[in-house]
Amino acid sequence: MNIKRQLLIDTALDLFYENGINSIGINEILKVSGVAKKTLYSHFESKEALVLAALEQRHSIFIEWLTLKLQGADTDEKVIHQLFTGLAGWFSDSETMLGHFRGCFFINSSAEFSNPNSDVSAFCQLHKQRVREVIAQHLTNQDPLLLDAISIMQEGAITAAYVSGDDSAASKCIAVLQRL
Amino acid sequence: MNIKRQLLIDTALDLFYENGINSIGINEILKVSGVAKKTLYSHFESKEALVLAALEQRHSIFIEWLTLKLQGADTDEKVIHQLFTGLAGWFSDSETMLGHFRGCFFINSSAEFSNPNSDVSAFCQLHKQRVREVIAQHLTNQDPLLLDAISIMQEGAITAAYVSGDDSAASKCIAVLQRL
DNA sequence: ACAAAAGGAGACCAACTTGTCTACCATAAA
DNA sequence: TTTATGGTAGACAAGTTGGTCTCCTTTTGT
Repeated sequence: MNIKRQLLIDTALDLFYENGINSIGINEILKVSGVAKKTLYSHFESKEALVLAALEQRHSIFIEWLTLKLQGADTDEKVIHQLFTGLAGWFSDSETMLGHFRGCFFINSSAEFSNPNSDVSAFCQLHKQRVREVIAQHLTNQDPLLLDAISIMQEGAITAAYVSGDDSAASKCIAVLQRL
Repeated sequence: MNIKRQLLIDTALDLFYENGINSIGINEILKVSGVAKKTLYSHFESKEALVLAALEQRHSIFIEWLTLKLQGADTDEKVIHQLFTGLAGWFSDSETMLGHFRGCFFINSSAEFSNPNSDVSAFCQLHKQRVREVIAQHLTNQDPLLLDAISIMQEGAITAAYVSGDDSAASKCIAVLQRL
């Protein structure tokens, strides 16, 4: 992987996630990364291509993080506990792999890109599907209801933590899911 | 309420919700509404003021809609059923009060405005709190866990419906909540 | 050493952004 | 009729946007 290309993606991801894709222009990315505009366009054909690269990188990081969090979870109780404890850590900025919590980059990006047929929307949807699959792999109970519950509550917890500033969204989910 | 002011808010809300606040400039709002720029700035001191007015209007509509949906719900089972059936209708564009489903305007706006201290973020948080309170008013079970579960799942269902395109997010929530 | 590739600084471009202001028109009230 | 209020079309301004391009330097490969 080319060093300049990687630097651009890293910078773009940081800035896009922290501020919003439409709130950061490419000139800001150039300024922060120290890369020339010509170099940017030699690596990416457009801003959107850079956005997609940033989304892909974030996706990889998130799936890696999630996989680590669910490692060794051999009962459904452990899956739930490890997953939501991990999320709680993310919400409080203590998961260094994920950095400062600013909601979910994929939810945020879907909000900013209204066309459901766009590559961005499609990628965000794919990401959510993959997350669901990773969780499913660790569940022993084959009842789809449990996976649905976990999946939906995970999304709800992210929004509660970000929009409502709810510090205990994740632990509430644990309490609820233990009731099932 | 002044006719032109209302027209501007209506137009802004439609366009902002459908496309994103940062994707619609005031010139587009003027074009669609047929109002002059000077008139816009005589009623609103800035674009952000117009944004806040649009958020407030959406909030009023949503609370009114939710109140209607929960009318007559005198058991917790009914609350759950009526709430999530209403949401399902929204997700499939059949709730005319709410219009075309494009996720949650408040989640979307929070995504676009990254500063947690902004008036926009504060209003979105307030909205979520009010929604929670309306739901709470109808619940007879005083266990906070039920309210938490409903509240978080409602948020999760919105994201699942919008980002993941999950047509049955709302009915999944009903199934899960009936297990509690 | 030479050539090709990669990269830099930054000018240039057309379009767009938010907000201010001019000159004028229409309507309502006194 | 006159005055006050509300509104219109659109010019103006400074700045930003994403993208193209020129001239030059640095790095890499042969």
